[in-house]
Amino acid sequence: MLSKKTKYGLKALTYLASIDTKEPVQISEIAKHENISQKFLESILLTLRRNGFLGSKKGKGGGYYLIKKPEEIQMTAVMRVLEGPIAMVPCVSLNFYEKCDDCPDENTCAVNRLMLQVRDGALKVYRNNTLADLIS
Amino acid sequence: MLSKKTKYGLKALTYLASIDTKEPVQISEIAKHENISQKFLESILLTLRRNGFLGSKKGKGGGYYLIKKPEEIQMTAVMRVLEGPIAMVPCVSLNFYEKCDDCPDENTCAVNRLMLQVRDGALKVYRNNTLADLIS
DNA sequence: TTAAAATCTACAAAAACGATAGGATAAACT
DNA sequence: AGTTTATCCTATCGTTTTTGTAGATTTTAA
Repeated sequence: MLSKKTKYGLKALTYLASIDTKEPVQISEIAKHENISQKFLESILLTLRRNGFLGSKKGKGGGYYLIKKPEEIQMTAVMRVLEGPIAMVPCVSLNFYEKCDDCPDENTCAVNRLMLQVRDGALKVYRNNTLADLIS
Repeated sequence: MLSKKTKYGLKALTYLASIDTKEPVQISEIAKHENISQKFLESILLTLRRNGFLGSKKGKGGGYYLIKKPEEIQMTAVMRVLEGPIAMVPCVSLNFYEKCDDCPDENTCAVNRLMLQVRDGALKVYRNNTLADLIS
């Protein structure tokens, strides 16, 4: 199940992308427009900023804005930051690999084999979509 | 993230499939061979039986056995029983559809659009794999 | 009748999730 | 300078989900 954090983060990003201006947009505006708890959205936008997707400006007239162009923001990167690993098990993860402690051999593991295919399917989709593709 | 329930369930199914005999296999044997907590595995096998994947026999010499042939057990069915919906959001789920309460319009929702593709990718994999494919 | 096995119910610890509270900090405007 | 506006930061908290555990019950074979 997709976490609300990811869902809200994606919605916030697409909202920012759908606005032409590079002017900062306030959290309250995004929260209201997308029906998101403002305080919760705060922390999400913060992690998006810390991970290089958003810039921010404090004080009056402040807010958040996209740093890159929507066409340059890949879903793989967004999903990894918001949702974590794309793979459903760590033993098939590219960026978060971990060996299963209960599994003696990955090469003969049925779960590994199946989840490898699922991961490839998801990767294909995420690599094929940028933020720009989600708003058109 | 794949739940341990699903992971263990898949391992149990593949273990049963890898054994030629139609004789019942004890929970303890499966648990030991796959490094799974026996009590936890009990409840998993129970749900697999209640959903038509396994048969069981009580008493001495009892245990669990596959009801169908491995080639006839599709991963879509297994995943839906163990893990739940294949879709990451209910609004793109085929078998567990639910409308998002916060989203005014699915047709213009970025999350919907993206997760629809992810669901299709996962479905493609699950439909293309039976239990037999996981053990070969 | 005894032992072995699944079945069932209930509960419990731990982790993750979805927020909320309240102050700190910075910028703009008066 | 001071006030307002907005992000930034840390901590906390209630609920749900996950991951089991405990113990009694039922069924079957020998």
